[in-house]
Amino acid sequence: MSAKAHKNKTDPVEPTRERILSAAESVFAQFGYDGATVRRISQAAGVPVALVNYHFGSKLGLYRAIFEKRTPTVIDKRVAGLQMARAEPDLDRRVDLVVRALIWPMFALRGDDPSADFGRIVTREMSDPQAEARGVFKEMFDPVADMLIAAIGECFPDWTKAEVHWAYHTMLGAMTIVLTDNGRIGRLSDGEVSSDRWEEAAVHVCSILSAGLKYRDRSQTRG
Amino acid sequence: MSAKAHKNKTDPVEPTRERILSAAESVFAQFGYDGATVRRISQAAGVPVALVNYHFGSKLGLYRAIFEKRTPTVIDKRVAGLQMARAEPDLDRRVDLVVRALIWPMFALRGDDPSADFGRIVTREMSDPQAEARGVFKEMFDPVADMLIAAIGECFPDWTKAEVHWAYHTMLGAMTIVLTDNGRIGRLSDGEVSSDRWEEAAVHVCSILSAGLKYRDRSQTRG
DNA sequence: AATAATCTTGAACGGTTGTTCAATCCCCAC
DNA sequence: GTGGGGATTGAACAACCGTTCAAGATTATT
Repeated sequence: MSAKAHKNKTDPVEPTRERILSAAESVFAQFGYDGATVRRISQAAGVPVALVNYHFGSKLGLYRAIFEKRTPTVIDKRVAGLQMARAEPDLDRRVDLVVRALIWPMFALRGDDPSADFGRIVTREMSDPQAEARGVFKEMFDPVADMLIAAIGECFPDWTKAEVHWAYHTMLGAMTIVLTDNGRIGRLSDGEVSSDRWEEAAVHVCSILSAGLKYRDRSQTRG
Repeated sequence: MSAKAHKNKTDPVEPTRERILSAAESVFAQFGYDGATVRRISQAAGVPVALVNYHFGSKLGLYRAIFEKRTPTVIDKRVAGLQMARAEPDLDRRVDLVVRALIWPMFALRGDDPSADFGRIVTREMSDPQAEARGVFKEMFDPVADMLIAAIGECFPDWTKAEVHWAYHTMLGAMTIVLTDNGRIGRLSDGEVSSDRWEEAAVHVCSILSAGLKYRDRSQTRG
């Protein structure tokens, strides 16, 4: 009787599975894995509770499905960014490209609004010890993290392993706080700046990180 | 019959309230606000469930009590660090001191082990939209954040407001990821570096951030 | 020693959690 | 049209949630 009544196989009007998936993305981002309830997700999607378990098996299955949907985009962009960086012979400029390869693919999630939630889910997962038990984050993001760390090492051949790794995590942390922000940045600046304008944020953060790597004082870390 | 039987008012062997408080700190850090259950906390403290609500009124009351116990130490150290920075006439050196004033008081929590958990609770609170509803973080940390942002502005009088604020949040993010880490940093570096050795981490992160602020390329952010 | 105040206890409260199940619906191939 | 298989539904499950309560144990005050 409704619009969805005459759906077909190739392009259903609003496939239920997809509706649940994007509702879950929003609810998980807002309430976290434990705070989010299957009932609230199903309600947001406008479907009965049982459908969630029918389509995704379990709450964890639904959670994993979100990552399986979103991560490839981010990973691919990062790999592409790193290839571009490797092609740059000038080491100074290459640093800028490596920083960009880390930051931009994640910030770009804020571009299309529904997937802005995924950024928050990822940062929540990073700060959750229980994430290890879920296993999702590790298996999806560790490989590309290794690539990024290697790329930093190639930019600074004389750095110690500790210097390279701490540089990566410093960058990662700076990126994280923009993704994770929920209004505090705007509040503290009286609305002057906002994490919603992600391109502006990226320019600021990248400029600081690039200079930080290039001009850091290594006298205490050279080892 | 146990040791706690002959407790007195001045120094009880292990005051129940305090036992609950530190058990809660550990459980909240491990499972987050929603994931932590009052029953698990009481079990970790070795007391019946009802005692939690008797001493703290509610789960939220217990949560707030943790912040009321720990924050003053951090805030006081930061304020002291900022006073020291203001006394430094050389602007380059003053930057280093401001960065230290932000980073060290939080990292120092890792010094005495039980309160290492508090660092994770704080970073969890930062990435949780529901934190606003609890109100704890905002009311306790925003004032000193304003002071830190002002101190950065004084180091770089010609910077725009956006440059100052993004600088602060970049620093904050870098700090956050060390506090929030639960083994990933060690895993990615094959155990070479660890967030447990917080002084080493602080030196690396501070050196990058200091250089980042001093030597950033402002051509795209000058506005 | 007797009374009052505080702390501790185990059991219970109503409500919510993730998940399951049998019954129903809809669409497509025959 | 007539089966049949996937999609959907509402109700039910046991387990657990935060909180409350009346009763008992302990400590403090008179």
